[in-house]
Amino acid sequence: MESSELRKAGLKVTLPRVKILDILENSDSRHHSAEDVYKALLETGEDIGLATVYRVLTQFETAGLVKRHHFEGGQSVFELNEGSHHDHILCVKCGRVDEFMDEVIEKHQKAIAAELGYEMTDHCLYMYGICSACRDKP
Amino acid sequence: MESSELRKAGLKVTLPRVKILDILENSDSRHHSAEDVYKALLETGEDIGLATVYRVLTQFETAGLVKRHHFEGGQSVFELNEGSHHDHILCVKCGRVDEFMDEVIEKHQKAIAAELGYEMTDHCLYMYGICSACRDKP
DNA sequence: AATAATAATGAGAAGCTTTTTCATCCGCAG
DNA sequence: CTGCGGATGAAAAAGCTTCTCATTATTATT
Repeated sequence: MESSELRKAGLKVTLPRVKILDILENSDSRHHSAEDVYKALLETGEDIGLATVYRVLTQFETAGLVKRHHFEGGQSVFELNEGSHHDHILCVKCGRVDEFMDEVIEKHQKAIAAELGYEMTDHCLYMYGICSACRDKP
Repeated sequence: MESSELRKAGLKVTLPRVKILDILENSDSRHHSAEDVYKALLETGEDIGLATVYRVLTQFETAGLVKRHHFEGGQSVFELNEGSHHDHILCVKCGRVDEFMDEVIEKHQKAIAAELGYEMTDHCLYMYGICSACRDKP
């Protein structure tokens, strides 16, 4: 139930927050721009403003419910934070996104950060390419 | 000499392009936002518009003279493309940027892309943290 | 249940970064 | 030197995101 997750995160249970969390949880794609979420809300007949969508997504991010990504293209992309870290590879033709995790890469990253004197707070690895489906068609 | 680099890149040798390339090459920091470049131009007394700075930087990117990065914070950051790939670690307090390269990470990335069926076109790894200098002060 | 205090929302304006438009200007080939 | 085509500057426009503020909804408390 969405309301308990919201309460756990210290957020009041309001209709916009419940609906937005619902879209993030019950949607085939895991990665959404604010615009995507806004359009999805309109489709379900909810009259929620774009400003509220941004506000709520930012609150979710602060509360740790959601992760924000900065893929190429300028706009932020949001994804439910299911706890486990992973990285992303994106198709530059169709926008497909795949996720992966590699222990060796993670370990090397930690070592490099330490070596350079940084206390790491976050890290992300983005790969861009052409997926097999797009390579098959002209 | 800047003019020959520009000609080699198929670009006309104009004052704005020469000046901007000069700033990118002869500056203590390697990473510049468009705004940074614009301000640096103003300081040297050049009256070059911000629109031109963006235009020129984009042309440089297309010509392969420059790499564009999307660090957190919204604005694009440009860096001379000296040929060799490297990744970045940034201090979230002071903005310091360090560069590094790790063969093992690179190799694993290639392998993962292939495994997932992608023909890789680009990849970038950003780490964020607090540098040692910032950790020493409150 | 009703109430009061407080926080959340919607609509539009505003803020930033980046791109586009268009009249003018400049680099370069002839 | 001259003329063409590309390049430039200024301002407007475009895209994404945040802010403002009056209104509304939520929650803890009667």
